[in-house]
Amino acid sequence: MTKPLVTILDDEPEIRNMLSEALEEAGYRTASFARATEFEASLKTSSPEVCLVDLGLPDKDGLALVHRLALESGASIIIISGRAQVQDKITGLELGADDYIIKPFDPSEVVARVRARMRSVKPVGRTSDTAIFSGWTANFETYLLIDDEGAEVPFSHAEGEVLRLFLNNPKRLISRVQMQESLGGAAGESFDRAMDVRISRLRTKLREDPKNPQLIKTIYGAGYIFLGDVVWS
Amino acid sequence: MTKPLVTILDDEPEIRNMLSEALEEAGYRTASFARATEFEASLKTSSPEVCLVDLGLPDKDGLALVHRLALESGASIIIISGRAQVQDKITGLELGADDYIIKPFDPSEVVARVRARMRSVKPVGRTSDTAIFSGWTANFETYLLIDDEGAEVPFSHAEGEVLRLFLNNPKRLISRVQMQESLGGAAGESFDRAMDVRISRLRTKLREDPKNPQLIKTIYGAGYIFLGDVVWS
DNA sequence: GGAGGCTTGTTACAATTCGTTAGATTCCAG
DNA sequence: CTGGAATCTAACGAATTGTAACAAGCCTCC
Repeated sequence: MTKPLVTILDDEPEIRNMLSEALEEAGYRTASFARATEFEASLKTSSPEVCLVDLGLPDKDGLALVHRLALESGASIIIISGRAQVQDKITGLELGADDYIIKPFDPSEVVARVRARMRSVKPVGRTSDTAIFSGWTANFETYLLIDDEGAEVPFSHAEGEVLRLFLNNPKRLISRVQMQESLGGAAGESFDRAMDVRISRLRTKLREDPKNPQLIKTIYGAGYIFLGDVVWS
Repeated sequence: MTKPLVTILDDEPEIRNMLSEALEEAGYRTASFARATEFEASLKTSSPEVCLVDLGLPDKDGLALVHRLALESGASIIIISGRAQVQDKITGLELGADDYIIKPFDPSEVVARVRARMRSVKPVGRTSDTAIFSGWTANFETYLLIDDEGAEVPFSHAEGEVLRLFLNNPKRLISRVQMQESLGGAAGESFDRAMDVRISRLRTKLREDPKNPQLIKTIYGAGYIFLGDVVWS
């Protein structure tokens, strides 16, 4: 089995070294980047399980990067930051980070937290733009679904969020709670029917038979499960 | 929709109050416990999304509890502890906790970290997906029963639970109590007729002759037994 | 500005699931 | 056989989910 990959994004060389050393010691593959642009380029070709991201980057807003990563990739995100204010932590976590570690840190704690993320991590997850599944090709750049005969069906941003969540977590039960939290929204509000409607609309576009959906199954009282073999490319 | 449930296990009343208040404000349901035994009892009847566990408990070893929780429940576990040593954190995370927060803490950070846990999709126990028995193929991914002529009969989640229990324990007596326990319901209530109904519905789908069931036999006064040679694949 | 189109949340009601109830049926001891 | 307990299942209803229809917000193009 190939070792799981952890990417490190930090502009300080010592920190990159310290982290990659500790993580490789612990049995992970690592890839380090000093700049956000290089890091983002790497996501086109590799899909890390966990990303360690320093917020104080020279060339880009770290929080925006975190947000995009959280929505589009299946990777777990751990923020590493010198800012220890509660509000900073909350903002980071709210934007989709899975954990927030304050500098200075002990490398072994980072390893332990990375390992904790690995346990619940989504196995696939790419930041790439197209996914192929069950006779469909979804393109998240053009927001088009293309069937096996080449017919194009456009989908909206909201539908895309749901679709991407499914495509990043195929054949897994996704509870409504997780879905709402992942797609940004407070818990337990009357908002909840919006979720159903999004799914209903997505089902229509995927030409699901309402009585007998093949791709998006409802598990009464539990959530949804996306069947279909997904290949990102 | 039912709000997601967060349980709080801490022996200090002020902390319980502070946390439950903040979490309910954020739209979650909470249940608080001062003792591990009460907490464990509650798990029989409810399944929280996230558990906040204080390690310094009077009546039980917190770390052992965390470990058991991590293995046996599907909940995410966040340790709350006064011990700030790196080694303590590592031990806690290694035993299966998903996060580790040090006292004193800001309630809103706890809320943010709870929300982060809600988002992550926990992998389910990867039991296999299809079983073949007595002319039927049960597919737990698609929730379909397929007979030897290829005809499809969908089954529901509740029916699937019963069916899976039978298929995992063929040719073995399963008492009513065992069945309820493993299907999560509280035992011994007058509610137990639900079990019968589930089985009745399952029998209908398996086209059992009510007078003379071949697959699901009732043992009067004892329970049920599933006959049939099961092959999982 | 405003008309028209698109997106998306909200509402209302329909459909489905599944526990509960209640009577019918079956089982077995006496 | 008979009575009482255990089990079966039709039918009802509460909770959950599906979706059509409406409305609000935001574009773009005149």
